[in-house]
Amino acid sequence: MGVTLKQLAASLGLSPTTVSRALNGFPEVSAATRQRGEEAAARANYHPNTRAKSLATGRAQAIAHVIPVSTSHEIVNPVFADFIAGAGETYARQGYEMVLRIVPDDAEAAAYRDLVARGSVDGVIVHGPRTRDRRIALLAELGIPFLVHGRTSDVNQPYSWLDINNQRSFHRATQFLIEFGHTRIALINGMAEMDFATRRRNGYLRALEQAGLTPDPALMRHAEMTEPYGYRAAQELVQLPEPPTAFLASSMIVAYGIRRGLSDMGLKLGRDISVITHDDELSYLPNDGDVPTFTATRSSVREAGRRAAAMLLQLVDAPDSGPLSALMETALVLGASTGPAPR
Amino acid sequence: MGVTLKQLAASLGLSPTTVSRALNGFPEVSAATRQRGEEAAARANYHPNTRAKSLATGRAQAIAHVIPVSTSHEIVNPVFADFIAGAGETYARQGYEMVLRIVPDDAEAAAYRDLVARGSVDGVIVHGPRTRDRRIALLAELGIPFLVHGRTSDVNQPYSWLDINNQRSFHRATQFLIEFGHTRIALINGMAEMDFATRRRNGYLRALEQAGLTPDPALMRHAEMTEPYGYRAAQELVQLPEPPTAFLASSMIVAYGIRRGLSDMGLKLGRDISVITHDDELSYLPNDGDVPTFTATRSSVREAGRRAAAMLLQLVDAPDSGPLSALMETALVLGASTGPAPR
DNA sequence: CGCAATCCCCAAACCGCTTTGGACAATCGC
DNA sequence: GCGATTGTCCAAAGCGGTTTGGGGATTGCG
Repeated sequence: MGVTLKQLAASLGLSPTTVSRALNGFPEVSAATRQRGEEAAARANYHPNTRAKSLATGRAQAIAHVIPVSTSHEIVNPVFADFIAGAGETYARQGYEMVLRIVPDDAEAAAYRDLVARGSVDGVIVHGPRTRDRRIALLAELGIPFLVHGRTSDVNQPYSWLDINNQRSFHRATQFLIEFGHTRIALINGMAEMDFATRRRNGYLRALEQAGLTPDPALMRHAEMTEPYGYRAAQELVQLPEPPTAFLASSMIVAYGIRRGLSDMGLKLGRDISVITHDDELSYLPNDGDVPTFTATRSSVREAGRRAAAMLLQLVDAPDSGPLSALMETALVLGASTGPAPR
Repeated sequence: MGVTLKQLAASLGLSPTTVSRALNGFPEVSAATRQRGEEAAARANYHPNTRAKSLATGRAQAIAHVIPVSTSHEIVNPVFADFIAGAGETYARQGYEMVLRIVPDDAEAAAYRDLVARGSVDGVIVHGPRTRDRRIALLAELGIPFLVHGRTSDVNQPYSWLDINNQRSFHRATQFLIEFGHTRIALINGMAEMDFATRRRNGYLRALEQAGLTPDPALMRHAEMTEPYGYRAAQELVQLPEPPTAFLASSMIVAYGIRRGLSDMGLKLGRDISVITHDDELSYLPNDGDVPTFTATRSSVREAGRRAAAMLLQLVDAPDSGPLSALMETALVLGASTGPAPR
């Protein structure tokens, strides 16, 4: 256990009040006393007990990240790791703690209520929003500052969020493929109930429509984003009577699967068939270099984590600074996986 | 903010003492009062304030996971996500909170000292141990219960850990390849300073030695486990004058890279060249099915998380239950990526 | 019926910090 | 020179729980 304020004060012949003020930069202590206090604190490796401090101040100095795990799929989305690393940087800088809750989706409401009732955190970040997500209404009702990583579509009340421009990204990517002469473009998307998947599909559909192309339901898939999912999708679609000449993938992992599926069929990316993927810039799946392997809609999810955390902390400091939102644009980076449609 | 104990007690016309006891199962309250208390608590959604409770009891009811991020590489190991999901299950069941710290490796010592001095947690889980890891000595000195996910090699004091049998896994995998006639086997390992990498290499070397084969330094690589790393390693090694006929990969991500590198060279896995990888059973990189794509040394890192958390909690409850350790064996599962050495 | 034991319950102290409301000197203004 | 500021410091009251040390009302027993 560490030194307590009382002990530290006693060792200096001062009252806890004075030492507390000295360390917290209040004006009513003399410069000499302040310095003495600071030196003693450093020497004793004194750090105020978090729980006592936050009990006294009413602020937990902690933010919760609630990560839903679908009870049916049990898949932990790998982008969380990088997002959280980004958020962690911000918290560290501002003296906040990060608490993590992994909750099965049938226990989410209870988890939020519990978190708020216990007062364990000052704010929460909501991960993996669905198209219709009841968590926003719940959190608003509970009256705790929160920020959504992503958005949801059917909520009428305002809320704070940070998202990438999914619709525009996929709209541009689709347009790009169309300009290359592709007319049959497959969309290998995330689970249908996820909000990002909906927006991406909308962007894709709109680009097709604007080009006068009719979308083919057989070319659109929704599922959890695993490597084998991409593999199977590629293999099956390529064997259609009228196969696609290009693929749009919702994540690098899926893109890997697609590439494997295609190359197993003897198709070469960028020549026989084109692939564009969304790239979250996960640190262990880099897609850079002079010519990235994949043409991609790129946006750093780690940077998103940093910014989301900063926004939430501002919200915690000043809840009336109102709903905050940030829409990050993605870059469409050209890689080796796209080319003109073969004829 | 939630209801306080005082308010709840007042609403029942009882003292806080009595209600506290009723809810915590102490014997000195009548059955009727206890029930009244419990019902009222449920109705009011009362949850004791975490900070107040732990201040009073001296227990934080929280565990920290400290995740080192190398300042030079900035890579967040993706296995953390699944490990943490497993640990989270255990914590949820036992009423513990999980706090996460992402720390640059030059700030680790400070992070641990801070954590302990503030008394924010009852125990910590150490991730990513290196071959020589000073953190073990530091934590022992700080006197906080801790458990290492993995092991370290140069520490003489006992400590608690949970690890997979890396050495035996790679020993068996290498043996298996040798029995298939492979004599030139490449090892595409993780970073040299990581303890798991050392152990895997040892297993590999011993198997070679036992078979009377001399290891070739040109066939052994160490680096951060990314996909492009596997890709480059495969491409370069295959072009050696005496190329390997088999690869041992330290993770699925690396194995994906290797496969891509090989198939770009026109080599087919399992026929022209063999690959065995370690498989952590990450949820989004499944390697199962009737015939898994990769022959692999398999062990669920999620299950490891569950068990590690349970062990640490036991250590927290009874610090004298002594250093605990668990060595999980891996399964060598046969997939489609291995076959007899071509001649 | 009287006294002790048993049941239930409560007041108050405490965990380690912050913060309010002074107290006491030294300094200032006139 | 004297009252009013100003500058420093401290005692005490919380924050929301748990826990110690009783205390009053029942019950049990002789």
